[in-house]
Amino acid sequence: MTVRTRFAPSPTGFLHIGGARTALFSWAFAKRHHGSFILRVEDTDVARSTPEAVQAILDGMHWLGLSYDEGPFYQMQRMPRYKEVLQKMLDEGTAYYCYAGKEELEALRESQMQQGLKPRYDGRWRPEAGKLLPAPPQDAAPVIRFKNPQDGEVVWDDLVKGQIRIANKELDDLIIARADGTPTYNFCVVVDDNDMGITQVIRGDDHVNNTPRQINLLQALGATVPQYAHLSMILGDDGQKLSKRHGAVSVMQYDEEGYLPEAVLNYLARLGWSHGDDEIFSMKQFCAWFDLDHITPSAAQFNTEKLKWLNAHYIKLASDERLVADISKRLAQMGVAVTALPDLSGVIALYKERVHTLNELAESIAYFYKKPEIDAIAAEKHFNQEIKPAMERLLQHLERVEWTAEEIHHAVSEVVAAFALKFPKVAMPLRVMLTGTAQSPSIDQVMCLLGRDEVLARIKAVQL
RNA sequence: GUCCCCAUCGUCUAGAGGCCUAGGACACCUCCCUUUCACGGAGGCGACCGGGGUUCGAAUCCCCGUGGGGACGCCA
Repeated sequence: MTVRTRFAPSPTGFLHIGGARTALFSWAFAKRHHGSFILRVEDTDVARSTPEAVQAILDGMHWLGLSYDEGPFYQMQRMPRYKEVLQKMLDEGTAYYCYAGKEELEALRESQMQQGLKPRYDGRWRPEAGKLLPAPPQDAAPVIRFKNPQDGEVVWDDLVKGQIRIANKELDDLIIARADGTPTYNFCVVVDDNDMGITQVIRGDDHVNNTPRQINLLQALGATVPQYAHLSMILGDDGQKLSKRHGAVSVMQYDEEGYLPEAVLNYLARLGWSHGDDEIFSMKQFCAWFDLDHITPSAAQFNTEKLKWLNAHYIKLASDERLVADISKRLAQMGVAVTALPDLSGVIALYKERVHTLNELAESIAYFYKKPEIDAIAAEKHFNQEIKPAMERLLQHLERVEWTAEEIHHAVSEVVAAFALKFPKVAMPLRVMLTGTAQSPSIDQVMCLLGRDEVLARIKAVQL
């Protein structure tokens, strides 16, 4: 059977890291088995769903390169189909009208909680052979409930967690259509998964409790039950649960912060899944290797340090053209205008092996296009009267030396030798004058890229 | 409260009864490279939640604790 997986977000916010991993795993599983990956937008909560959120999710998936073979399908556009199935269930007696109002149910829940019971619908409107139902109230619009089996248990072999069994006694007759007639989540999922021929449902851990209800629903419809794989959640860097008010960020924020999508993807792939000792791999390799057997059932804590390490790796691998395009944008956002010279490509090549994020890269090369502010501490440490003669001599050399890193290096060396100094004694103040800080790549290469005029100007601008 | 799930270095993980004196990666520490800072290279520190079983043998299987998480909506 052809594998068909789906990612089914509800558009009530951005695509966060947990959702992205769920999507990634579903996507990779489909790829691995040459199947189809379907995107379905679960927007039946009209009050909370927004078109902006739909767009944010689409943007996030696009940035990560998680393309879908079918969809996006929108549940709100499938109403006629849901109504049809609802009617069928009513006709077949697997669903029934319930007139219990919200306040009535609220009171029921409360009393059950007080008795230490699990709050459940007590089946007061559930039709049963020989049972006398109350007369339906005139003015109240009923909800539709699913007639859940009362005995036995639901068992499934979760592809991640192993066999899970839940007694039907623990379940109640869930509402599948609201008083206004709109269907609810569990019902829509079941109809859609069935209609779309989903073979493996790969989703978050928080749906484990919905699974037995969905299996019962599926069976009531005479549908095939798919396989389920429940992924554990991702915790924040601090080990705390990610939530809107704590730590949850859009995947697009990683873009803003200077992470490459392949780094985020590689990191996410390795979070909760493993392939022996492999740490760094492409999506192509991932898709060839991915399986559900090597997913950890326990929750994983996010580790930004490791993401940075991967990001540094992928920055080193990135082509200069790609980095030039990206870094130009970031510099522009910082208000730094990139000029033809110094050559941005050369500057990036000099720095790309030293940084962990693209923002760090942009920030560390800004001084090539904008006079740096001299770091006071560095200046105090390296600027002094005794190097003045050496600097003056160096200036003379630099006026006429052939402008290559090698020749510049010779010039500095000559001055160092002439004044019987150690190399850093000259190189350090030079570095501070030119870059503003005491850390930079090889100073002769920096000078070479900066250009003779700018180098001379920056040295002359400093009062020792 | 009830039900469900989870448990190996600080973190991500390898581990399917003997290959485990528990392996790799990030981080951290030391050294090397060096023109500063990085990068890179070589080392080091560091874990099987506790208790009972089963077995010749358990990180691996079972039970009980403990701890963590999730779910109990006319949300998804």
